[in-house]
Amino acid sequence: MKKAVEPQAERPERPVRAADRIRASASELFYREGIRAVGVDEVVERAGVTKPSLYRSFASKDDLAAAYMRDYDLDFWEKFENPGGKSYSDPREHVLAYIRVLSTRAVRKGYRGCGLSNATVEYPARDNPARQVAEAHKKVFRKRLRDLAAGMGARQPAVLGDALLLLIEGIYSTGQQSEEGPAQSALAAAKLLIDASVAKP
Amino acid sequence: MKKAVEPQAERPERPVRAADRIRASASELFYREGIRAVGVDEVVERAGVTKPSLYRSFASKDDLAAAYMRDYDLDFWEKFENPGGKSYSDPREHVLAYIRVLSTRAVRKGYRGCGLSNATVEYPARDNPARQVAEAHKKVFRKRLRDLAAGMGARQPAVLGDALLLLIEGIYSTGQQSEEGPAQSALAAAKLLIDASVAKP
DNA sequence: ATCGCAATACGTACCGGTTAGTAACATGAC
DNA sequence: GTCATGTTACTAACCGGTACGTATTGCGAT
Repeated sequence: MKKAVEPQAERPERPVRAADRIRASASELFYREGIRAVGVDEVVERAGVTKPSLYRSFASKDDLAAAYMRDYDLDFWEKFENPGGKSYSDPREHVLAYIRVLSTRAVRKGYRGCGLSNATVEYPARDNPARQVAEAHKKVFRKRLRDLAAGMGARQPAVLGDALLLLIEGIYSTGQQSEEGPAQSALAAAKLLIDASVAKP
Repeated sequence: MKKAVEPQAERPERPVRAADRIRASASELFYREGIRAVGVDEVVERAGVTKPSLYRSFASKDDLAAAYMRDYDLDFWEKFENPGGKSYSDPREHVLAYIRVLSTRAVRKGYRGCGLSNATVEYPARDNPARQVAEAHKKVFRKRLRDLAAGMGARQPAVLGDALLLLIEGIYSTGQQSEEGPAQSALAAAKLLIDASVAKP
């Protein structure tokens, strides 16, 4: 049968590489339960593949964790640059929109914060592959916030950028400590912070 | 030789209970490397005792972790209520002093953030004994900050308290992600936040 | 004082399960 | 045939936890 009988729409009838299924399953499990808490057996079981398939695509569990970090990083930037699916030209509105969306998520039940920040907690050793990806990400994120702060016309863009970063990391952290946490005040705090940093008649 | 040859001072030749040595060694190791990363063998080895001694005083590793959380909680409140060894009557100066001391520590090399926050990252399950101690602590901490914010005369004490909490948790988090991180701007951010939140006639 | 004895406090040696990782081979699609 | 994958089986290390034996101490009875 060369002419496949696809009912509708050209569906490539998913080969869906084992490596991709593993990445997906690892991302879900590592994020929800933590990297150390999840064994490779659990990852492959949920992916519906077998262990050798994992080790054909990834040198080690650490290597898989690093891949998870890279996937998370990609995902993050999409969420950050287009908060709520919209794009923003005004830096103030941009940051506030991200914080609005984020803090809404953060007060919901099973919220688990930022996967990258969590990984640095799980792996204090600087030479850990996953941590290295996370550290690199945070460096870029910090710069991005400083640039946005500069775009807002802040007197001290570095201070405002850092302040916003601290606030955001605070949301990540407290969001997973309890529901109904301080994240609900984050948006108001951010506005206060920004307004106090820009104006000055 | 009945009259022991004590060189000087009546030393009770302290027994130093095994349980105490275990608590101390667990606190150090759990904080520095994370709870999951440290095995009970490592804990007892560093304490100079043996495993059964651990399990005579603690029902399980989880139980030991909970004890570590309680010890950490005690330590925390001493540091928070007397930042830099001094006591404060003015709530604004009090909070700012804590943030000053904290952010100084947070930009140093091996900083590992808040042991309680870290534990909630390592143990997402609500029924984990260590996490429960951490959650209870954070609830109290949040209330304390709201009370201090009220003492500062904030228009919305809940918002200012939460904002300060987010900032502080942000320091914990970013402090362990990199040296020279955003924590260095925390003090300035806190001042901005407080000043923007108190009376404005 | 000293004997007897039990409570206290600790160590030796071990167990069973889990973990990351691998080797060797089979199978099905193109 | 070759490529990606599954199957099975294995390992070596590690991990939390325990059964059991032992030294030291405190103390009442003699």
